Amino acid sequence: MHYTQKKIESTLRQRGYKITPQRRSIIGAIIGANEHLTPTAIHEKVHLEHPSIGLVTVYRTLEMLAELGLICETHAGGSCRSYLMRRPAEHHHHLICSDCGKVIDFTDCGLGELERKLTEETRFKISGHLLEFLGQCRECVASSGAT
Amino acid sequence: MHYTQKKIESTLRQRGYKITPQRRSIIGAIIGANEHLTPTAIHEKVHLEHPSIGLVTVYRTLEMLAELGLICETHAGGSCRSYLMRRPAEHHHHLICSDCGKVIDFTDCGLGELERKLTEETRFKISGHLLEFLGQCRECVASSGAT
DNA sequence: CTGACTGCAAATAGTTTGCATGACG
DNA sequence: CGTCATGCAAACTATTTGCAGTCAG
Repeated sequence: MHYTQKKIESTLRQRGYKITPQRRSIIGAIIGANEHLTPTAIHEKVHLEHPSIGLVTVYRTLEMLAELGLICETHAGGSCRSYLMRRPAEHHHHLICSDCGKVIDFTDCGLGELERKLTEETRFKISGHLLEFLGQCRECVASSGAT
Repeated sequence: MHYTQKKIESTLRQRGYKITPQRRSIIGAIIGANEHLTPTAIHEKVHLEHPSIGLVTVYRTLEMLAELGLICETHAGGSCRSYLMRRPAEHHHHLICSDCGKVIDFTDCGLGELERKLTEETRFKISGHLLEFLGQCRECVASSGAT
C-alpha cells in the first residue's frame, strides 16, 4: 500500500540522489512507523542503529523526500512538521488518532462538489485542499473507557 | 459577520480579563485584517501605533484569545501559527488565497456523511476535522494573468 | 576521482519564562 | 489598593547554514 524501501531508493537514484546508509536508515524508520514522526523522533529512531547520524542529516533527507513527493506533512495537533510515508496514489487524506498517533488514509473525500460550488460562488481558482479528521481510534477509545 | 471589538471586549471582561490599551490594539489589528496574521505580523501592525508594545504581549494576548475561542489558527501554507478572527458561528472552514492571503469562510462542508462512513469503517471516535481550501482569488488570478 | 553527502558547530528564527514595574477595576 | 498585565532580558526549542572531511558512483 505504501512505497517500499526499494521503490524509494530507485526513485532517488533516478533523480540523481545517492543512496547512503544514513538515507536508507531514515527511510526505513519512516516506513516502519505507522504514525506521524517529527524530525526529532525520526532522529531518535535512527540514532539507535546508527549513533553517528546527525539531526541535520535527518532534516536534509526529509526535505529531499518531501520534494520528491515521497513523504507528506501532516498538520494535526498543535505542532506542525511531522512526516508520514505517502501512498503512491496522489490525492488522499488522513484520519488521525489524537491519542496514539495512528494514521489511517482515505482517498474518497467527496469534496469535488463542494469545490465546484465554492469556485462558482467565490470565483477562486481552487488548487487543492487540506483535510484531516481527528479522533480516537478503537483501541484508544477502549483503553480510555477502561481506565 | 465577525465579532466586533465591543463584543470581544465584553467577553474578556466577563471572563475576568482586563481591558488594556495593548489588548485593544491587538484585537483591532486582527479584526482589521482580512487575512492570516502571524504573531510577528500582528506585532508589526500594533507597533506602528503603540511602539512600546512587546512581541511577548502579542503572544500572550493571542493565547488568551485562542483559549476563549475568539480567534482560530489556520494551517495553510508552510508555516503554522497564523491567526484569524473567528466567526461567532462555531463550525466553519477557510478558503485561502495563496497569493494575497485573503480568507473566505464557509460553513457548509458537507462532511457529515463522510464522517459517518469513516466512523463505521474504522471505528474511530471522530472528534473533528480540519479543512482548508487553497487557491487564488479572483483578483490574483486576474493580476497574475495580466502579468 | 569528483561532486554530492555528512557531521559538527554556530547562526537564525520562533516561542516561552522569570521578574520587577506599572495600570485596570 | 491588590491583582493582573506588561516589557525586558534571558532561556529554550526548532530549524538552517557554513565548512572541511568522507564516501558513493
